[in-house]
Amino acid sequence: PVPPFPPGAPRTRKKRCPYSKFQIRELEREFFFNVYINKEKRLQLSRMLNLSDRQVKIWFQNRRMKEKKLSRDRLQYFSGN
Amino acid sequence: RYGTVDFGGSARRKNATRETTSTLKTWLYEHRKNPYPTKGEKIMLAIITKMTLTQVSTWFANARRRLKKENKMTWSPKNKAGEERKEGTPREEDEYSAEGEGRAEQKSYKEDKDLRFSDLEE
DNA sequence: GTCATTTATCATGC
DNA sequence: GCATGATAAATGAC
Repeated sequence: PVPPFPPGAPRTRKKRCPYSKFQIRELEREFFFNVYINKEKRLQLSRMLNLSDRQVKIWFQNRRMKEKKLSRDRLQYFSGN
Repeated sequence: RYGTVDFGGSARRKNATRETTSTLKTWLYEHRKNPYPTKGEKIMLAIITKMTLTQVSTWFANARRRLKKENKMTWSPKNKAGEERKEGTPREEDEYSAEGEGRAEQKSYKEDKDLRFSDLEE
């Protein structure tokens, strides 16, 4: 996560910055086609949205977890399980 | 307009009842040395408090962050079960300080007053 | 890869 | 007006 030169290895955790509507829309669009994104499209998408490859990769991971949670919530919405 | 983060289904959030917070706070206090409930423990707490597993996890995450932020609670980072700390950690007499044998008077959270099953939203 | 977790925001209740 | 629950980025274990 430390971009260029880590002098002493002060790995500063990247500050969380919410993505813009445009970025979200493009990411969601690609997510609709593939829940899993290729490396090519990932690079391509990251350049288009001014995000790092890692950010796009992590976004898809979190997005899949979100989808799973939505499914669970919908299931337990009725039966008391 | 600011696109609300994501209101697709969550919608209105409801505050937990005093019983719920009391139960969770008690568990958190009794396990202040390792305030990370296992999945099984979370399920148990979820059943007791009539919450979902996600809600219990969220509650603990928020509680830990909040207490840590206010220096109200300290625990060993990454303390798996079975690890006993014996090093001379500086005695910080915080309200929730996790001293090993420090027998603090158990301040029972007795906020039992209302007992209503208003968990079913809608 | 999943998944629990942390961190900062967001949104709502009161 | 803050306290509090829920969500969105980001990390790390495995």
